[in-house]
Amino acid sequence: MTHHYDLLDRLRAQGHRLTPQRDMILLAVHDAGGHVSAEEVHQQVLAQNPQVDLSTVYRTLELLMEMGIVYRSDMGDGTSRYELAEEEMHHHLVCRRCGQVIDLSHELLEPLQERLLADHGFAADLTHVVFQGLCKTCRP
Amino acid sequence: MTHHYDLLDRLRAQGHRLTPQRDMILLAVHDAGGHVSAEEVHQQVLAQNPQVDLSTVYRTLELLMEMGIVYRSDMGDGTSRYELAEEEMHHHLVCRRCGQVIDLSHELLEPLQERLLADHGFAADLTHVVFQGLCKTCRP
DNA sequence: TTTCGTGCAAACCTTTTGCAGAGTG
DNA sequence: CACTCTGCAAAAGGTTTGCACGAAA
Repeated sequence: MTHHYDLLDRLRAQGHRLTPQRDMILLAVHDAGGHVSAEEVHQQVLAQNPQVDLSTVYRTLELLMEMGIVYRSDMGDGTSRYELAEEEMHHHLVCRRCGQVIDLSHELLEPLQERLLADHGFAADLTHVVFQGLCKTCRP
Repeated sequence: MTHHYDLLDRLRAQGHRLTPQRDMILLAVHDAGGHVSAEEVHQQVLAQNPQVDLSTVYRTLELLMEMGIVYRSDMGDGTSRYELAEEEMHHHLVCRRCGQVIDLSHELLEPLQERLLADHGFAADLTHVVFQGLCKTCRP
């Protein structure tokens, strides 16, 4: 697993400044280990420095997205979720009733990806796919 | 194709009142044929009756969702889209470069749907799936 | 007549933006 | 020192809610 220091180096390498806020925000996303909201990242950061503003979190997450360091996925609950791009590619099943999020290995989508390519010549971006539905316990 | 009158009957059958607003809103969703925003429904309704409020549109769409008459899907652009639940399933491949839209048969998604159910007990709503990617001609 | 539904206005929630001052390179 | 980044406050969407009036059954 990559340390977040290495990622911070990529910031500097691309001419961006390395600030304590960016350090804390990236570390928070790193430690969270998947699908965190901007608000959750903010709470995590506030524990260290109560001055950091939510807008800084948003601006930093956007920068990290542009650099390909984090992904954003929409879970359909009105808030965006962020996670490190370097983590193993996986997808999400979101229960529309209880909101539970189930991680899905990429392996299950590979046959589909191949058929889209074979049948339609279409290279689908199956990076972080989200499927809505009903989980085992919420299903009638 | 079901007429929206039949759907209005279901409203009454479940003890809800049949108002002109609900009639117009359901008809607007019916005629739109998929992927309409609340705002678009509202505009459509305003053409007939300029008094109808956006909140009425939201409240009605929520009611129709609870009754299973419409689906809501989050297209990731910050607005929810609504469509009649009864419409035929049609999936789309959208090229992120040229914008071309390729129709996708549901058949291709069925194996995936079955595996999600078998492996995770998850009943995915694969009603109107949209995959982003690169089409044959835009692919390097 | 009794309830439910509507219009209006305001609140809410997440995300974005303008700006002046602080901090990085 | 020059320029970026930050905190603050306010704005900007989309969506929800409280309330009193109006309409459906």
